[in-house]
Amino acid sequence: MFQLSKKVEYGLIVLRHMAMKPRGQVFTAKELANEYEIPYELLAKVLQKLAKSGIVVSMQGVKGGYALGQKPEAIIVSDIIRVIEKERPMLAGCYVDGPLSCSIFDICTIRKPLEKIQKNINSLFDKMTIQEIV
Amino acid sequence: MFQLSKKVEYGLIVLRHMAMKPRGQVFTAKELANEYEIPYELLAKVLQKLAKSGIVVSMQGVKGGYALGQKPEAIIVSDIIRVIEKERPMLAGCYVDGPLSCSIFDICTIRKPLEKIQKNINSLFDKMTIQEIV
DNA sequence: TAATATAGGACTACTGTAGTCGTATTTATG
DNA sequence: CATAAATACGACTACAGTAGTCCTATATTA
Repeated sequence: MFQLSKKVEYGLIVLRHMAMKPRGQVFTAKELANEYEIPYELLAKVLQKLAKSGIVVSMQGVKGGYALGQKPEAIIVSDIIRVIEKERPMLAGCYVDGPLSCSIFDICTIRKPLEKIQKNINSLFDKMTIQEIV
Repeated sequence: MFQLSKKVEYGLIVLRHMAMKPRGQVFTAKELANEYEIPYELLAKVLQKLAKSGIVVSMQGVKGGYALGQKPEAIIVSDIIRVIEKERPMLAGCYVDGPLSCSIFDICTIRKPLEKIQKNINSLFDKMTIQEIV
């Protein structure tokens, strides 16, 4: 429980890889998947999501691939997670899906107190950039 | 993803409940389950785990039930989680189950950087006690 | 036109979680 | 001492989310 998904891990790994090479260099999903022994199709989808959000830029066709879309120090870990998972890492389901998602929302006594921890966690992911995992 | 389990939520809710009442007061799993609309059998198991670890004390038989085993300010949230889930909240599976649990452990480049965030999260849960969610 | 790359939807398999059920044991009390 | 009410606990089921696969379409270079 309480773990980042494999998709997020794969995303972080390849973004870091790109960040370590000269700016603008292009990588194919295939070579990245080989390098890190990541299932190709899965990584491809991750890269497509990162591309849609501009974290990487994609080029189709022969000689295509992906390159970083921003400077490593501008790529925030919490953005990466949100792009890949469509949500921040949340301690409780009700933080994500609201009152209707929890049968005891009204009488829950721990939602507010846990928000303190939630905020702190948010700030950890907000502060870390790809630059810092190079 | 990245959420505390319902069991942990239920555990926190009832421990807080107990902490708000006079020291030594005894509560049955049934009344706690009713009060917070928690499935009785599930809550019972949570309480049994908390009892085994001494966070609560249990008394069998008629007029039995559970009472807090320690002062609210001595009951640490991270201990509650560990007792109920048998592990801390971990960002990555390999932090829990070691190298053999991850096919790319050796070539993973993000394990160490993420440990910084992991440590910060640990400390958040280590610092919060039941006293603070009353 | 062929080869190579991204784009993306549909599908399967697996795992973990939430919740249920059944039964044994303990203990207060009439 | 019998009964009722409580904890103790293992086995089981149902469901949801994740990881991973497959297939086809589209773009681009040579």
